[in-house]
Amino acid sequence: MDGGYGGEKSALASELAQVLSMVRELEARMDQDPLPAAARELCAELASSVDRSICIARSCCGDSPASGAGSPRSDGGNATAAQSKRRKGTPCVRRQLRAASVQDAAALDDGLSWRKYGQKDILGAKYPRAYFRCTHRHSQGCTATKHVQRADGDPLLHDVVYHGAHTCAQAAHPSAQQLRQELELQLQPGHGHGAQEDQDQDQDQGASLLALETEGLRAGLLVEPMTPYSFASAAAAGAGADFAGCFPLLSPTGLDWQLRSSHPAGSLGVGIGMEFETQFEELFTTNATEPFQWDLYAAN
DNA sequence: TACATTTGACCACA
DNA sequence: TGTGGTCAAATGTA
Repeated sequence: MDGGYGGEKSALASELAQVLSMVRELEARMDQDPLPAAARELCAELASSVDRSICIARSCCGDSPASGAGSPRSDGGNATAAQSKRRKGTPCVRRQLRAASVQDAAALDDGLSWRKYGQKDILGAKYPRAYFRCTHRHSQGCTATKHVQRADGDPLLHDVVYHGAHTCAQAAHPSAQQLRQELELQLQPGHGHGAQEDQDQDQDQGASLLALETEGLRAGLLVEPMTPYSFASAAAAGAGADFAGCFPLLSPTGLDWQLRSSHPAGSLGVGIGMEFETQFEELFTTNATEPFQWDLYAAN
């Protein structure tokens, strides 16, 4: 586990320093520019940088998705097979939600009305995946669906994948609106890593999103277009010289999250995509000897 | 009675 | 051909 990582650690430190710099810039922009566009753009860069950091750290620490505390599951290494089954042309947004308790697991409600239409045992996953669609699918032709699956390692952690945006009356709901905005943002050409390798195909927007995800899988780490969590406030981001040590993440679903880190040189927290959250959790919380310690937890 | 959930079967994709 | 996603009949519940 230890030793021989000088080069990678240096690269990791460099990447994380860049993250730090971006967060500081983000804070400055949030103070000056009321429009979220600039901040959003920076968030994408931030996610990209974090992604690279994770890749470096993983190669450094000897990544073994199925080893350790976690069992083979639909994320991590086995995610490639699972994710590749997604239907083409259907954009998706991923989230991970943690219930405060097992009893509250059923209350992972995003405020929208869903109807369960199926459940499936997923290869390598301990828990089945539940399939939901909008209650108003037939009455209003709303095609929004979501899949919910419990994480093997943490029964409180639920991986939620939203497909499509609500077009029904409840689309006016804040959660639905946010989801819609995220989908639209992700579907913008050039968003994320700019991978447009499948341009010769029927280049609809959903397909381009799929291309982004495929590229991430190829890199050995699921890199989905960032789910734009937002900082609770510029001040709360605490990205100045005195790191507060945690960032509140405002989930569009209404659940508040914080990603905390601790390090002798200071602490920081970042808003990262859902898959990144898992990566962080697995990577940093399972390597107690590493100088960084990360904790992702629900703030409410 | 209306609506939601369960579950086996079928379909699409890689 | 195996697996994930969806359908639809059966069943449960308020």
